[in-house]
Amino acid sequence: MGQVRPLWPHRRDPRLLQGCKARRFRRMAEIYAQDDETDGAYVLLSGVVRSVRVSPDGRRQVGEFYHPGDIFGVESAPRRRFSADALNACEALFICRSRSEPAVRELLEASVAAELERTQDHLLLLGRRTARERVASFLVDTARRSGGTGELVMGRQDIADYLGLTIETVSRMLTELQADRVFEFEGPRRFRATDRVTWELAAA
Amino acid sequence: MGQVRPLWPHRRDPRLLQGCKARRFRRMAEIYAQDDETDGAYVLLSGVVRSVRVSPDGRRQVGEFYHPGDIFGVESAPRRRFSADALNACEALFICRSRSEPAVRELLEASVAAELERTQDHLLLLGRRTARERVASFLVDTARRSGGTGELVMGRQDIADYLGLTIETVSRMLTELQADRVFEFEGPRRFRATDRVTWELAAA
DNA sequence: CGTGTGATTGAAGCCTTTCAACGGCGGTGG
DNA sequence: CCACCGCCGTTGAAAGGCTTCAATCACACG
Repeated sequence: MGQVRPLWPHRRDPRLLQGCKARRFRRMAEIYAQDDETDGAYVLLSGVVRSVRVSPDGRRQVGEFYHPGDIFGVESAPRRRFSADALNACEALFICRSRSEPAVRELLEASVAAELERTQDHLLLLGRRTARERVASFLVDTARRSGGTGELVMGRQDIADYLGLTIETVSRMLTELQADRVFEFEGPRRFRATDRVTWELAAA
Repeated sequence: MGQVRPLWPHRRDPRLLQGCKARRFRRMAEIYAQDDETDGAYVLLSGVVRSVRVSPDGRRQVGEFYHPGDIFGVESAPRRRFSADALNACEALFICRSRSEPAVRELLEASVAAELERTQDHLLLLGRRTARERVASFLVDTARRSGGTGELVMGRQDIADYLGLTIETVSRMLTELQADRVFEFEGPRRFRATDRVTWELAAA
């Protein structure tokens, strides 16, 4: 599920994002809030960012977890539909909305397309997969996108709100997958996939 | 949930899509298949189109139902991630992928952004709402997007695969909403919302 | 060493699914 | 014209999976 992360265009051509200011955020800092004015997008250089949406009645949905190299905050609406927070210390390049160089616009367009594809994949996950499958593919996806560090920067509640489950179910599935030796854990936030993961996600 | 349909740019400026060929499809005709080469997008003029994705293990997810005025089939990947079928007799303008006029590209970009927003809304629906809420907001959304005709062109299975439910649950929720006078039905495919729908979707 | 937060575990309940049967309607063919 | 058949939708009963409510555990921090 999901596809390989696009190459980092700003790494291949450093001139591309010249003039973009690097911003630094502390752990738990809010990068922008829901309903804020959409002022631009970010290229995440380090750290992990989570985007969140809360519906009027309080139901919470985590939109995505962003890892270094990802672009987040590209929105066409004038106001933010999601908020974004730094899960740990983060550094990100800010791309002002007004920038109109063709190369920059292409970069942003590509990232919207990538976000759409990820979201569509997520749709299938939420609509048609069991709790166990959701948690398993979340772990695999996280391992891949985080560069294989195997660290869960986000808490159980965030995972639950990302997968459309409760915190308890996430916890249960984690211990179950661990008991079945699909993943191995060192403490609640460090994991490694075993070779059984292939079987586990055969259907995906 | 969802936002107002964007105005029809091609209606406001007929020259914009000059040279686009109109294509006609019969009821149940396949417009394109999953994994087909992505050759372009469509502006739906009449009829209703459904996009579908089937995972390797056979689980089915309806991506969206498109109504007249909607643009569908905009994908940046070289191959189609969803298939598209005409639910009834349809007419659509084909926008070839190679067209590069700024106005056309802007139109397509805007439609990707709109699709992303719809998909994100759908995510919250699938992740955090009950069966009853899903069916209710589906009906409201369909009424709005279909121009208030109140006709369900799609069958129960399609609705179920769109909402991440089973066909039986959809049916049960429909009769329940009908019993509670939130919607009134004339036959299984024609409905009208009553004033109680406001209460029903107060949380959304 | 107490406290507080995050994670896990247990038990009960509820919502959705599953499996099965029935009903309505339209098309087809005798 | 009507009987038959197949599809679609509805309904029922039982099972199951996830949630809810509650208690316990682990660990970092003051």
